Amino acid sequence: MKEITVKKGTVIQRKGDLNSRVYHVVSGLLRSYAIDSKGKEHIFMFAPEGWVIADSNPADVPCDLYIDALEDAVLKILPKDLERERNNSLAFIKRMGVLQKRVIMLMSASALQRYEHFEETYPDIVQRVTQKMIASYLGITPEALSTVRRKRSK
Amino acid sequence: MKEITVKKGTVIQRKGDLNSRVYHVVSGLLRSYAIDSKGKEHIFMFAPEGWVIADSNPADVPCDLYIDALEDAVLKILPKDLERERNNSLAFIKRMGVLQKRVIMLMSASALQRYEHFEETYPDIVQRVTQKMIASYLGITPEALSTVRRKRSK
DNA sequence: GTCATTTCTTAATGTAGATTAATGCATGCA
DNA sequence: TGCATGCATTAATCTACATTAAGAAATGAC
Repeated sequence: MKEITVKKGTVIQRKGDLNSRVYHVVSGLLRSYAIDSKGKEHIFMFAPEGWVIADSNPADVPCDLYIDALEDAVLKILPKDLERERNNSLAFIKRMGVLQKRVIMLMSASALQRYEHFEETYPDIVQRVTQKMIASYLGITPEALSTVRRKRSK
Repeated sequence: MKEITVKKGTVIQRKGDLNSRVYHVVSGLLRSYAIDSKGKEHIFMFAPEGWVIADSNPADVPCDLYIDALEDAVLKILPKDLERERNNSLAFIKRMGVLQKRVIMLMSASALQRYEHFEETYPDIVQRVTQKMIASYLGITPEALSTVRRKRSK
């Protein structure tokens, strides 16, 4: 199994890619994100140590997501057609659960509730990323997140 | 492999259940949905013929989703711990892709854009469910959907 | 067939969060 | 070390969608 090292800021997958892979994060921090028609970034998922990150489209469909490193990282790479290995790992099952909760939260919860759920889902990430990144993950602006945090701390 | 018939309206899985299963829809139409703290329903996913539907939490975590039949249906049941069978099916991979796009749309698209994406994702479902159901899937109220449709038809 | 219930639509009003703009702080780089 | 660029915060204004309310149409129960 291949293992690679990537520097902070390196983009390891782009929208439209077909040779997409599944990355197991050994150390460091990655994120996946989409860029909308107005050029705005929306963080889809964070992946710290022990998580897996990937575009979920079938192997013959171009990726929708970019993936890059928010910190220097060490990764194990799985080609995407190794579905068996990919799908049976505990990390993968965990990722599915996070994704499901994410949809539910986006549909039914306020910005404050989503922020608090984010803190539970990624307890060790909160201090490692900027407010801007967190806002992008929550689906709100940094300004709105700032307001949420101010109100909560009272 | 077990195969069962369910009548329209039957709830086959509830929030909190631990014996959750993966359902392959042979015929008919199912949906999964969450109920928030205010008692409001939010449709998570539809599953017409050929789709699979399930709660994505690990086997030892209680379900978040209800699943019921919107039409009389025939289902094949997989116990959830058969991860291999569950995860390698084409239907499962397709479902993952839909889920990913769903998060992206919820974060970056307007109600109109989400409605049009829904029509692409579920072309044959649009006529089979009520506006109320579609609104619930899109994360807006039926009133807002009505307005979106009126504006678009001009 | 008719009554009750739910669905769909329209319109008025309300609100969470977006946008814009301005200011003070970091951070990285020559 | 100084400068530039990006980040975080606050406040004023704007807007997409929620809420509420009411009536018309469709659906279902008996």
